Amino acid sequence: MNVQTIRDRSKAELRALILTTARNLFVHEGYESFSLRKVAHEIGYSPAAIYKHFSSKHEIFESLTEESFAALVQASAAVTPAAGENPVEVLKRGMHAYVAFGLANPDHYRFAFLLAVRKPEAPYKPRAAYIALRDRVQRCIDCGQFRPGNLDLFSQSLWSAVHGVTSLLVQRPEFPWVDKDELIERVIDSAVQGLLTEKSQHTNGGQHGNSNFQRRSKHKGPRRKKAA
Amino acid sequence: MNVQTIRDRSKAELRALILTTARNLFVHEGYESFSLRKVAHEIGYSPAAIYKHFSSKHEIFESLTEESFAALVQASAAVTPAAGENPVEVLKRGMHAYVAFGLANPDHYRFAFLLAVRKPEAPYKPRAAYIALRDRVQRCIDCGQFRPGNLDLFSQSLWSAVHGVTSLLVQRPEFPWVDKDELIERVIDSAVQGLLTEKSQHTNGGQHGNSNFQRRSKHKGPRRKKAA
Amino acid sequence: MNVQTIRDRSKAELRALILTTARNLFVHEGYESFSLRKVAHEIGYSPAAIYKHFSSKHEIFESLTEESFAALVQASAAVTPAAGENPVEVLKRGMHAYVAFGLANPDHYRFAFLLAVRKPEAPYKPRAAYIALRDRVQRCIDCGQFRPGNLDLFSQSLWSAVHGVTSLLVQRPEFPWVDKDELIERVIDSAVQGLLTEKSQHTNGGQHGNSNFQRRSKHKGPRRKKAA
Amino acid sequence: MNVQTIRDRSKAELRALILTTARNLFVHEGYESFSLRKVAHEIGYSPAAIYKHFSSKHEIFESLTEESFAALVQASAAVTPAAGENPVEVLKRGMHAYVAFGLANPDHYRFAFLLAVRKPEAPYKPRAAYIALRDRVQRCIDCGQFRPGNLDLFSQSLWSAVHGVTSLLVQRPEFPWVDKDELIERVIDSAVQGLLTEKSQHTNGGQHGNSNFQRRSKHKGPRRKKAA
DNA sequence: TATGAATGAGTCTTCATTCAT
DNA sequence: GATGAATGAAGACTCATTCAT
Repeated sequence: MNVQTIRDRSKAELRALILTTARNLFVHEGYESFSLRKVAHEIGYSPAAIYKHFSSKHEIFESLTEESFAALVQASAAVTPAAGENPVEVLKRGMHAYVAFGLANPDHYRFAFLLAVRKPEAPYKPRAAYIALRDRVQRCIDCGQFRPGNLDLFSQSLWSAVHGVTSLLVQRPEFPWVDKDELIERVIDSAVQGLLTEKSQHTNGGQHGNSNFQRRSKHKGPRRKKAA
Repeated sequence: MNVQTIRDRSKAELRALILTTARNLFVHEGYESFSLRKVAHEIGYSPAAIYKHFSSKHEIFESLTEESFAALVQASAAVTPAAGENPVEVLKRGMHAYVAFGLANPDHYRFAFLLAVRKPEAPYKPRAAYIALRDRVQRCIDCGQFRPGNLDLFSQSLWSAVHGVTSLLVQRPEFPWVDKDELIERVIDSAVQGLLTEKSQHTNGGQHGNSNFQRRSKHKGPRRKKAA
Repeated sequence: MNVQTIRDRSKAELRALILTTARNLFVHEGYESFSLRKVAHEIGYSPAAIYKHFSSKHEIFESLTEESFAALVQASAAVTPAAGENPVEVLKRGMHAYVAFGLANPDHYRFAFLLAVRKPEAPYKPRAAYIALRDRVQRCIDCGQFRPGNLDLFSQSLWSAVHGVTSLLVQRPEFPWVDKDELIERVIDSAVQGLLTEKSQHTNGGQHGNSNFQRRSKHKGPRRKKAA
Repeated sequence: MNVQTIRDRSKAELRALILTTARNLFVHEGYESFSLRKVAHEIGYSPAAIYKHFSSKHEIFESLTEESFAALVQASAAVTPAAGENPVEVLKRGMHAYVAFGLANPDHYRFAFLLAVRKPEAPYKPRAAYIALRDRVQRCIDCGQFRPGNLDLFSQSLWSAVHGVTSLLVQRPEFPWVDKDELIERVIDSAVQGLLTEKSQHTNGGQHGNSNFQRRSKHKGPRRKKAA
């Protein structure tokens, strides 16, 4: 925006600036407003200057998608189990982190899952985001709290749940949602509980009230505030 | 495409043809390919001809969105309970119908939920699609199979589940999904089961195997074929 | 405007309606707004209907110009000398009538003199409007009140005067003009007085105050009101 | 026209070329022919090239009008009184300069006074052209050669006269005019003479033959040639 | 008589991209 | 490393006009 102050950057900084500006235009002014000229104008460079950093408009778009996936994956992976922590708890924490990231970075989420135009020949990217989840599901099966069953079936059902609530909240902010944290918790609890052995349901199940996670959320406000 | 054969249609047919062609272009070639000129060329008319039927590009887009919502709502509402049918079963059938519609009409689903450019001032449309679901949830609470609780919280958690699995499957067809029907069933079962009273879990619970719905789906192939 | 009431006219009436509407659009919404489609829409007919009455857009334009010239000529010619009236007075009355017509019918005046795109091959039209003036000048020379001299030189100088004040007032209504009637009178008096013999100046001269015309205008308001 | 020769100009030259070409099209082929595409084609550039110099069609139009007014004002103001010159003579010379400019630059005159689409909100431009005239009239009143009277009434009556003859000659070149210089002189003399005191009429009056201006014009041909 | 459907040409304008400087 | 100039292609949209009905 402030043209003069923006100049004099290192190459990498300019590249990042282009991406940020492009993302903003894309997300806040719609698909049609995403033009190289506008990006260039916004950052105070000539349109031609952009070609020093990206070879085409398409490449910018791809970089944006990639960046968004990377951010999502990183947020998901950032959840690390405490020593001796219940694997089901770890899993749930990861799922919450996933949703929280989507809500906190709706632009990233949109790019990663909603905007991307699928070109069949394009390499499949979302897998990395899915892998972290799958690993945690594996541990839940290994320790006997999840019923034995198809690992991918379980993982994908959980992914469906978190993606569903995230994308609805991101994509339809004007809908009269109930309290977002309650909703997210309900969705995750149901999805996870459905995979537990009968026995585990009494120690981890959502509505039965004795999961650490649920208890925590009842007593601590901060997270709710953040996500709202 | 076959220009000469396509001509000679009634006004209504041409209008429908325009919409269909536009939807195709929009969904399969991306936002940028949705131009009046391309639509016109595709159907063998001059660009100006389109203005006999729609007053602007925007109007076409709106018609498409509206049409898609209408179709989705209708598909959802089409599930009618058999005499004496278990409300939970009815609910699940509705959820399956929702997902099935999305998979069978991915373009409609994309228009209704994924593409839509949100204009804050636009009237909120998806609500109708949500209402049918909510009514059925109400009945499940009324008959005592669902725990008592926030009606909208329950409904929205179920909507999240079906939307999640639908949109992932629609939006990421190239991902190595497990069997789609199993996945859908798993997602729906978990989401519903999480709302049941403890007692009901033994008669309606997904993995415990005695729900009518599950049995049906195990024995009858057609639906699976349709959704695949 | 009121489509239904406008229909059901005779052919001549419709033709006139087209012209009136076209003139209005032309003058009040600018050159660019003069399109057959808008005219058609305005009068509640289809664009094609206009071709039953005019063979082209150009023909409408020509008809408008012709009509305007005819009206101007008629207004000019309508001034008839009273028995024994001073020819100079008649001349002045004619000049006033000319200006008054222009101010009362600015659209006509614009069409007749300002808008018309000159096509060299077009027959010259304004001459008729000039002839009436010229005849009256001839009489002023004949009776000895005008100096002897080039009839056309005199006539054209008078025409210049009335055209000048008319077109400025019509074309620049927002300019801070002095009282319009005073201005018109000043212009006409000067132009006429410049052609009088020295002797006549004392009986007809504007500022010397004894012309019938000036006296009339001092005592009667209506004309001023009309022209203002 | 000669595409290759026209290229290789400086930015300012190209801008001027665009304006000139646009003015020509506008004036000689009518309002409708004034399109960016035609201008571009005429000068051998692509339509898009014009947007380097003007941001819209409207801006070109405004530049043209402004340029024309500026030229007219400048031509008018260029008349400077010789030491001790009779103010009435100065005034008349100014009026002649005004008309001469109009005849020598009919396109400018058309733009300044005939074409201009009046937008009520637009700032009023012609005033500057009027001010020079008004100042000179003031001097004629001050030195007692003009009767005392309304300064603006006098000035506007003179403006009407020069505008009248200029616009008729410019707008109707095909009319069988008498000798243009004689006509112009007749118009100006009459208009000025009408404002003189009785006494001054014998030294400044047009037809009485002893004004410097008139004498000059009788003996010197060049100006006549130029204006014809 | 009037019109609905259609079109081809043309409107302004924006864009991604190139290339000499 | 950046840009100014330029362009070809395409965008949405309007228009005058035709013609079968």
